[in-house]
Amino acid sequence: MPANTSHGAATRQAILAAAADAASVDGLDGLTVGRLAAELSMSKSGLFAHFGSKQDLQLATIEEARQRYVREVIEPALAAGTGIRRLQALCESFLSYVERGVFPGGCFFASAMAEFDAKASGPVRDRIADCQTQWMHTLERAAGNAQAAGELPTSSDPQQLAFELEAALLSANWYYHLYRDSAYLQRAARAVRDRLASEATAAGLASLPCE
Amino acid sequence: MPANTSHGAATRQAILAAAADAASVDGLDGLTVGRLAAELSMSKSGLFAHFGSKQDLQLATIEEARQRYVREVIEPALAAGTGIRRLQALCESFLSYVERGVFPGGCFFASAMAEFDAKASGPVRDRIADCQTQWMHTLERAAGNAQAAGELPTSSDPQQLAFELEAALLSANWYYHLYRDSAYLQRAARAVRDRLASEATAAGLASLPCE
DNA sequence: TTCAAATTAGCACGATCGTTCGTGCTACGA
DNA sequence: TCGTAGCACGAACGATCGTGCTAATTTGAA
Repeated sequence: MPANTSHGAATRQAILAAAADAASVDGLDGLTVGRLAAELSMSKSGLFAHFGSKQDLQLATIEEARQRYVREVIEPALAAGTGIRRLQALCESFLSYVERGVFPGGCFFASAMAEFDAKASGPVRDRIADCQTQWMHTLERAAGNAQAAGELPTSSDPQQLAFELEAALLSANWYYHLYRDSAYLQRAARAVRDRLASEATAAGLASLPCE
Repeated sequence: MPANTSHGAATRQAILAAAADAASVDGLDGLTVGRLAAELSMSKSGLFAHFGSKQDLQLATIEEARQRYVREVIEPALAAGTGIRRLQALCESFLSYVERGVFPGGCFFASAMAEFDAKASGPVRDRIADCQTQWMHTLERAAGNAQAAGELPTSSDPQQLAFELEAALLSANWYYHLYRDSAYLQRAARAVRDRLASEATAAGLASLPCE
């Protein structure tokens, strides 16, 4: 088999990579089979044959994006420490992922959540909500562990803390792309640092990487 | 003129009201002339005649949404006080506007910003960015005035504070609609209160409406 | 009551949407 | 060598997209 000829699975993977990139810009509904095929220099029908329907393509695209997110955001942060350090690492990892342009249109799941949050329920919307829940739980678990380790006071509310951190991250994503200005990423980083520093116990402050 | 017969301007207004509602759910690109006409029981061409192009319809829809936003969010808050009270009133007014369902798909401008932030520049994207800038400046001005009044310390950064408050508001909008759970509106309200209380001077604390 | 202007409907267009179908190519097992 | 399976292609389907034209209707003023 010639080196430049990809067998089916590799083609499918190439399609999904391009689909995830495109969907981060134009949305999952903005994805069209025709444009995607043109971008990949293949026929509409040839591309479509890999998926039974557009909805299947959307679901497969979400799965591809999820794996990219785990690889680029979560795994590096989990390796960076535990407790409050991990919590901060998760936030910084997210901001780095936005800045690196892992998806050209900004965080895939931020875009997808905004696109589907008001729409009627369906397989695609449900899957997006699942992914968002998983990420939120990752933050909440890190906050809970930091609390159990005494780095956050018992009076802390891990869910509330996770919500506020995530809020800064999401907004950084929006404004960074809307104004094409990385100052908003730094604003979010500062918000995260200040928020963690103000909530941490003395033990937590000692664990926090100083700048 | 019969009461149920609207002359041109009223028809146009009815179209724009429906368009703004629809766009908050399906996005400004998801808006289609055909569906909008069907919803209003009029012909595609009859509706289309009010606007020279779809882009003009989108721009007019944005203007309609902007006026609704000013009426429902900004004006009530401006009437509620000055300084740090106004800053808090703006935040609470926004959360109330989301909860009241002023737009059925959540904040129109949040949806529009998410939809267009990664797209290529154009009249529609530019107009959305303008509106977002105006709102952000409203928050920043309120924070600056509170600082000038001694309710916030001179060490405060009004832009940073506005960014963090807006982040909580935006995220509340997303999660409220994604999970259909008003708990997220309360989380944001709490984040706003805590953030203002922790930053305010003694004079500011005295001005803050206690719960 | 009549007329001109404004407003809406009807119809058609080219393009593109998601989707289906039949065909040819290429590689591998018998 | 032949047959078979997997993969991609081109053509075409009906539906809907945005957008023009023209005809019919409605409206406000003379």
